[in-house]
Amino acid sequence: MSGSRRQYPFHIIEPKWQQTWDQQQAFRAFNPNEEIPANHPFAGRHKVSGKVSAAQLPPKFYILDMFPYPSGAGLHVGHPEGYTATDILARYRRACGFNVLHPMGWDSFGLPAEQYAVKTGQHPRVTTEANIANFTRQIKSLGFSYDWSRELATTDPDYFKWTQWIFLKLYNSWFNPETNKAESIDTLKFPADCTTEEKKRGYRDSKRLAYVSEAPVNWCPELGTVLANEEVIDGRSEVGGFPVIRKPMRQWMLRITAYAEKLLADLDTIDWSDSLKEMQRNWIGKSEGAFVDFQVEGHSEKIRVFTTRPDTLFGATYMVLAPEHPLVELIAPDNSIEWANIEQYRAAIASKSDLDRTELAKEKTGVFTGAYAINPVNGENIPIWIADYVLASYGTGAIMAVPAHDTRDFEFATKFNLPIFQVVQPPDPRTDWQGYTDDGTSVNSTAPEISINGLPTFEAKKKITAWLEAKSLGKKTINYKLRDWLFSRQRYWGEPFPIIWKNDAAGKLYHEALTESALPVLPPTLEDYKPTADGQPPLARAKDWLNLPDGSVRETNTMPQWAGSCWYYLRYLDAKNTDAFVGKEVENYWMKSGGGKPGVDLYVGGTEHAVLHLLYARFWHKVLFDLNLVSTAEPFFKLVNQGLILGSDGQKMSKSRGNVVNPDDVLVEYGADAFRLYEMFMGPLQDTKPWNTSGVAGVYKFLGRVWRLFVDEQSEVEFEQAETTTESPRHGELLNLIKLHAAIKDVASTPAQLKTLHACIKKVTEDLDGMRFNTAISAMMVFINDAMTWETKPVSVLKTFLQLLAPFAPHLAEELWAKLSAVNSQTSASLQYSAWPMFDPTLLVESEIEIPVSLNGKMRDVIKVSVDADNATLEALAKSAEKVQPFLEGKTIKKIIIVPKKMVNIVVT
RNA sequence: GCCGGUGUGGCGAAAUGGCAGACGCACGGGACUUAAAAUCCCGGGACUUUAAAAAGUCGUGUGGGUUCGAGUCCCACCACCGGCACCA
Repeated sequence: MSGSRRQYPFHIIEPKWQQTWDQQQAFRAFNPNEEIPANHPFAGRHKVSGKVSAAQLPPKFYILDMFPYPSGAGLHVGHPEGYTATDILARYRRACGFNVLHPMGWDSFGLPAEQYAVKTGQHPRVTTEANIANFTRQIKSLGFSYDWSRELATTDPDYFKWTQWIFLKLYNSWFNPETNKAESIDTLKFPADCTTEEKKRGYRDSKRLAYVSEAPVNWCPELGTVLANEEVIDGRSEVGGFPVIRKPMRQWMLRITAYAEKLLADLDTIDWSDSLKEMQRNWIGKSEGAFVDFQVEGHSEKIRVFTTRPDTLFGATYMVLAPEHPLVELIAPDNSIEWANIEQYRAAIASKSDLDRTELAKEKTGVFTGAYAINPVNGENIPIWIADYVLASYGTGAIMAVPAHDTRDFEFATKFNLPIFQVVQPPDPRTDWQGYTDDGTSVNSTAPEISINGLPTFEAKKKITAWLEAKSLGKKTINYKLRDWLFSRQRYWGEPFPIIWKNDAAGKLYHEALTESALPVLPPTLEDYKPTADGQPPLARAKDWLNLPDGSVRETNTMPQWAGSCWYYLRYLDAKNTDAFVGKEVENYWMKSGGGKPGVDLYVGGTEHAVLHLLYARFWHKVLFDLNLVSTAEPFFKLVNQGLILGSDGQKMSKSRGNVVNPDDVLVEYGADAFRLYEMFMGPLQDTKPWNTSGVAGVYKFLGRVWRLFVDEQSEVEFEQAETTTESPRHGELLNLIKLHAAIKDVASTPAQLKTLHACIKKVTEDLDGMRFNTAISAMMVFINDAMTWETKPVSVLKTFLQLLAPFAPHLAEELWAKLSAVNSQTSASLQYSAWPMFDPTLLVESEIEIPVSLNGKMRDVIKVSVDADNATLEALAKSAEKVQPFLEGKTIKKIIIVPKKMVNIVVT
């Protein structure tokens, strides 16, 4: 404390109620057919007890926080921002009569614990458990109403057993394009040429949703592991910012691309912010266009390109292949000067990291291959180049270059003196056609067999695509930026794959899944957590674990951190289930029942997961949905991103800036209720906003005013004296010394008091529905400012006010509620399960209102009128208003606009 | 470069197209106090006129527009934040 007196004894009140809630298990959410104790407040509120079916339970409401990675640094003021918002809503929904599911857990696999293990040899589990204990203490001290009986950690074998189980489902499924969904691999029909077991295996393995690939991957030497595309930002690792290079490696992939269309289309069915949906749309990156095949001059080979502008085919003056394109070797003339150039260029590209490539992106580079292709529309020979501005991984890895109407091709053609030929006329003739990339009208696009001259771009595309299809030269197609998900990591602290490797009769290596009964596959105990000397993942060090008696060898990669977070929201539903990842009836109740929204009703977390976690989780959910393992197509119906909290200097909080605020320090000085209130009072949840400690003092003072409204000052002084002479374990009892304020009486309330109260109920209720926490709090401040002036304070009014306050400042509200109960028997025993108050609109109606009068839109005076005054009365009063008169002199009234109950505007010349 | 978002007092922020700045912080004044802290009450957009009461002018990033009336709607621009970035 900074020497000043406490506003109220939160240091005793808060632990007292946290303990009480804990003992009562007050926030247990009950599953269908789960035993509900008759003495639980939920049973009292809903008149149910014992084992109750889903139909007899109240409607569900699932409010979810993104579970944290329990870092060694502990909680940060950014974490509780979202947690406070969801807790307020959970408490509010509980009061509204919902069966609220509000769980918390730990995304506990992760790099820091492993790096610490590499350095010190301490098992990551030890570090992880200590961090979880600290996070738990911090989160519990904030009084959140989580159902802790559902707590889970992704590192717990009882949990990751099912993560591995879901991986097996992916492994044992394929995406059937005919049914447009994932199915068991057993339904896969083999083509006629799959005659041997080996061929069948190869075909099956090429169709699985989890498959092995040898493609070049993002290798981060510093982290000693590969990374998914999404984890690489500007050629550096998202975690740590280390350089990433391309390296061919054998890796596990998940076929998320099969779901590209569903992931895109179903965004329209969920209630997420536009910006977030847009980020996902951009990431999926759908584009419609066509494949076109170009014959290579003097070869049997064809080059297939993808283009979104088939209408510009007549303007293709050269072609570009990605440097890694497999056709390069085949088409380049042997022993030519060109081949030397190609090899040199390829070597230069390969030695560059992705970072270098992006940094050097300004200047176009490339070399001529010496080969030519034939433009299928007009039979012209065009040179084939290679250049790194064409990406091997997008489309077909080859393009037709139309320099007149593509910015990149234009730059390249300008640099290398390649011809630039106009085929699109911009709508405005003054616009320069060179480098014009928008729609227009086709020109110079005529050949004996086909002409699109004069057609607008849209029509031209349609006509030429139809022609290409008819001639088997091309095909309408859709391309996505989305790539398959690189799913393996060369780490210790992650879920091991339930996969083993064997040799077939010919000595060829193949993989096989373990059976469900082999789960969970536990990671082995290690002395050293580093990768092996020959670059194998750390798991390869455990020889006993690695080699199985039958000669097969375990997979040594582990799953990425995203695996555990892909389905944790489902495990919460049925966290203790040992027979299934989630029980069917339970899943159906929480995800799909009754009047609720499909899926999680509200999911709150940071924007940093906009593409990674949220895309991956949606993908897994859709696979589980196709396999009839869950009952909704989408996991998260409504999603809200909380804004970033900055330091008081307006900068991002960071250790190096020294502007980090530790919630523990704030709690010691102001208490959890004030902390929660401030987090919400700062501004709209979604906004980025700076922390300001004197703002905490402001809401703390408000809670002090609430306290002083209720309690007798003299008795509080006695309490404080007793506190100094009593052992701290008995401090809870001392609270009984504090008496209610003498002005609080069990009497009827005045109309004015009721109006103040009901205005507050209305505002708080509507604001909670709209998640406008800051204005809800200001409404309660308005109530208190008014109530402070009342000579007599009716119990019933104060009681209702406490119900409004309870979601925001639950400890203080409980304590005062308990005190009120002593004088008013109607106050029910449990504030947390009391019914949310309804407001009565008739109480809010004013008999006389003030209406502004303006002249030519400028406010001049205010008139007092009866609420039902007719227009004639309003007009007369407005014209005769004192401050309006001077402005009317010498003017003619042209028009009078009257908006009943709102305003009067007089228009004069 | 492209996409999305945000610009309102000294600060955090409020305002279904209808009295801009609710509520809070900080600040100033008063009451209580020997004094301070705490608390309670009052006042604060800027400018001009006025001894004062009061009145007027201007004011929501900039410039236009729609409207009786614009912080709010439309067009153009500027600044900042977030995302994507050679995606054919």
